[in-house]
Amino acid sequence: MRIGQLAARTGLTTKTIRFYESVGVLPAPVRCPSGYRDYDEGAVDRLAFVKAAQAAGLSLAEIREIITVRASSGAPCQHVLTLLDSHAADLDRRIAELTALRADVERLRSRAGILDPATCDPAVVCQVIPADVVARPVPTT
Amino acid sequence: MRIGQLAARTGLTTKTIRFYESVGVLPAPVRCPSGYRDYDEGAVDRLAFVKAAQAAGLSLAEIREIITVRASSGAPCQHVLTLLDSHAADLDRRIAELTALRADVERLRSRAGILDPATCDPAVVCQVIPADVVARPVPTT
DNA sequence: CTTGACGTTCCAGCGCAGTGGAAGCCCTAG
DNA sequence: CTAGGGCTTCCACTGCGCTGGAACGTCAAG
Repeated sequence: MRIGQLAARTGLTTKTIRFYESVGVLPAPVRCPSGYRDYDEGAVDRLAFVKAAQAAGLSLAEIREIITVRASSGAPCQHVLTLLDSHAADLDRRIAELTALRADVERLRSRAGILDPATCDPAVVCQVIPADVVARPVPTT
Repeated sequence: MRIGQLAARTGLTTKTIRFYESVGVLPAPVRCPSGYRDYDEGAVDRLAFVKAAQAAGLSLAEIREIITVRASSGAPCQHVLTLLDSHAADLDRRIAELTALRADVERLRSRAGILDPATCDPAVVCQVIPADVVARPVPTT
């Protein structure tokens, strides 16, 4: 199967497929005499895995890691579990950050109702955002 | 005051201060005969505003916007409120995405306990991450 | 024979908020 | 006089996951 068909079957673009090969999450296929890439069914499975792993929040680098482990030392289950755990912890942290930020924004929003535009000093740009906002580290967006 | 002292007083680096000037969130100060930047107290207030606005989740582009509005048409309160509202909505969306993702990861994690490593087929790389994971759009990290 | 759809390579850029480094000036103390 | 610390400019690079385009090769249909 050529790259266009693989793209059609997986819902990816040919660009993305070549990119995946370049970053090592899709093995380089054999080539036709013309130089065209010639994929087998395994490529479809592989790309399905990549998509699933992405949907689980893994980066391409982590996915490549998993694939490498699989290729060199068998089932990467333990490695994958560790990754999932650290991602869960990551998500918890980010959810907490964003929730706190959400509360801050809400506080500013509701405080804004009390403010008198006349008291707004150009030097501070806008009193809706007071300089004494807690110096919360800018969250890992 | 020279840039180093401004940096010391605001907790930023001189690099960052010059960068802020280049993206338009800090006005270019007058220069000493030597060519050195010479800041007044207003710069401290301005940087405090930038930090506060960042802590509220605004991007430098949005902060520049606010500053421009302030300079050209007076108090930007309404604009700022609109921004805060859209950010709050944004945060809600992202929190929901991450929470859903967190649940997915948890589901994979707990399902993994039931799996028998022996049934793990190299073609699918790792059965802990099944291809039928909901094709959730990769969240706006 | 030509057209058009496909394929190939490589290089560049997006957005975001800086950071790093090189090459050179300014100023003061020793 | 020289060393140093601070300042100037400019350009490149980081991470991440692609995406766009140029310039070219390949193949089947008309």
